[in-house]
Amino acid sequence: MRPTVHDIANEAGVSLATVDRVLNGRPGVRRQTVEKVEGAVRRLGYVRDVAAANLAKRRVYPLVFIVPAGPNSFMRNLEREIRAASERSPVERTMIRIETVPPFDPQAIVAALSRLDPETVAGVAVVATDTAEVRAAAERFIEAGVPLVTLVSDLPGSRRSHFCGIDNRAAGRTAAGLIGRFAAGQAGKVLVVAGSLTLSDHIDRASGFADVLASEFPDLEIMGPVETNDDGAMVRKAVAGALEHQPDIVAIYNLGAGNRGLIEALSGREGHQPRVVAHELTAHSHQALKNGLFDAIINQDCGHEVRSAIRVLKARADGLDPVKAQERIRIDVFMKDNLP
Amino acid sequence: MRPTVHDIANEAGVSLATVDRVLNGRPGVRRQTVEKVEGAVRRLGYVRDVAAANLAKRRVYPLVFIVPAGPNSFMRNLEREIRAASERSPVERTMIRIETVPPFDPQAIVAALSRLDPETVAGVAVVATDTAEVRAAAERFIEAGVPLVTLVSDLPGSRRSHFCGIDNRAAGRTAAGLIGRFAAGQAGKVLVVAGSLTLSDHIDRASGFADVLASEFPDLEIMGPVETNDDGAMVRKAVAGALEHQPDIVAIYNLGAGNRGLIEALSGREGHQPRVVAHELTAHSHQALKNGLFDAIINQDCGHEVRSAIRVLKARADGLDPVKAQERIRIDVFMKDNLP
DNA sequence: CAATTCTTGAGGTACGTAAATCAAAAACAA
DNA sequence: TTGTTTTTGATTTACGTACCTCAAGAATTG
Repeated sequence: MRPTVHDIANEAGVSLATVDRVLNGRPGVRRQTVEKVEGAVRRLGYVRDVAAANLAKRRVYPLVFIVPAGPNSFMRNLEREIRAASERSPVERTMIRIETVPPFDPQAIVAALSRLDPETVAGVAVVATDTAEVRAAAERFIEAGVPLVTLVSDLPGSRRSHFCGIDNRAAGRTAAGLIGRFAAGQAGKVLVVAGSLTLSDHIDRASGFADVLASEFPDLEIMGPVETNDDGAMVRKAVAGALEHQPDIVAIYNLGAGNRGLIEALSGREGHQPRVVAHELTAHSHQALKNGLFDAIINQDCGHEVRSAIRVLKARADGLDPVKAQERIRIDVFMKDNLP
Repeated sequence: MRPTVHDIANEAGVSLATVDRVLNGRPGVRRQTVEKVEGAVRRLGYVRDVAAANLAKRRVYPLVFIVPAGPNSFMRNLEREIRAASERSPVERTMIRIETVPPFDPQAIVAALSRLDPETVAGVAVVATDTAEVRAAAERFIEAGVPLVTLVSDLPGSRRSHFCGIDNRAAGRTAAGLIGRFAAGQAGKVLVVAGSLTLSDHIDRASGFADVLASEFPDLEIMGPVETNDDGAMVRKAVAGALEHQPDIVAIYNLGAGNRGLIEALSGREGHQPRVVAHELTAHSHQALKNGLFDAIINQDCGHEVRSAIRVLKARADGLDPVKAQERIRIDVFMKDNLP
């Protein structure tokens, strides 16, 4: 049987009330006594029964998710997953609020964070734009002891509790490994299309991609990355223009959103098509994989990311460490052959 | 606030004791009254607070994992993950027992299952060999209301609660997609090496692979599958022999274990190497990826599988449905570029 | 009708923890 | 020393559920 607070009281030779004071950081206990209790905790290997504690505390976890608005399919899917997760709220004792903010606007994220009172929030998850102001706004929560996780896109310089997303350098490297092997000895250019280089996920993908291409596939040369703000129309224009003027483009890597534009630019064409690797499995990219326009899609399961964020925030709010291995989000590779 | 048993009693106009009798299926309640209570439950959307219930019941979940013994790295890793999970037992109220059985021996699985008393077990996870006897032995638990999940390899015909593993047809199809694209227009043979065709995972991989190769890459012809019982020495012999006598082997797909033998067979060779796709990231396959002997590894994260099995078994033991999307195990594709 | 069985209610205790009160004891200062 | 403050103990209630007992009421049987 695992030890209880009563066992701790016995072992330490103090009363239950004192154990409670120590365990919950309440004042009025001599340093000496604190150490007696902590010793007993260590000796018996006591771990607080979180379920019982939550029951007694009538604990709920008010969580806030900050996600970009706009037509981006991936983000809308993310929002859907957050709503789905919040439907399990009664069971999980969470109370989830979603704040949508204009995309690509660091100020909007800062404003949203500023509106939140760290006192009334148990945890924050934010799809971050990587700027100094955003990092500072995030830091305020961390200072106040409120766990904050980044979702999908990280804040590399900050002390956020956790990053709930894929390893984007590895994703970029994977894309390069695939394109390099698919191109199989051909020489030529690879067009790289990005959303915004203020997003750490896009930066990481681009740099991982460039690394592997340079070191392993020297016959392939990178064009770009072209910045499109994840806007379909801009993607279409950039790709169509490049394909027209550069006949030696053998492959395209779209590491941002706006796959719709990419599909449009490709679908009207005649002759040999470039190999295409893109990100995020949505209705459009699914279709493009199926009809052979895309060769592979690198995907992150945003349902997993959302659930992971919730688990991490809850654990951190209880002062526990999350199970690290469990919270690593995997990079999915989809081809026409293994579509779900 | 979510409703409690007290609210149900009020709403239904009965006493707490009666609500308790209905909710826990105790006898001595008129059908009419049962319906009143069930109506109230539905109207108020009552969900039992599992944490509080477990506290009151002093519930623990005695779980049994049945895994094959032997030198197979993947299985040893699986066992390690089960042990790691059982270290969190005090928090999760689980009590995990591991039964190792001789590999490729359906009788041994049947015997292990027979030794278990459904009365004293809250759930069973088994790495199954797909035979009628094993299915029958599993059925005994399902009949007794004890949840049983299959781990890594499924029992397709059975009524197991859940399969904690990857979609192996999709894995086989992915392998074919990769090999087909890597071979890029070459014609020739693809050697397929399997462990045992009594394992449903191997069957599924082989058939998924064959499907895609036939439909999308007609220039590639399958040799095999060769059955090796996941024995490294046999794999080595089979591969070395094939490579010697069939000069037009352009690729190898090892869908079973025994990568060590495959590496041995490949590493001494001169000249152009075949493209290689194998399964499971272990120390050996990691190394082989790194030095270019393997092109890609399809992996399943057995830590995820174990944790998923535990979640599903616990949920089912409480009469709850697991979160489906959460329990889908993903197919990882590793190349030299995105090794963890 | 009474005797019997079935059904329901009322109330209590327990699980492990949180949080509070009040009194007693100990430590400290003047 | 006395008075004051700090520290500790003892005890209680609560969280939501499970499970138990005992008694009373309702329905059924002969």
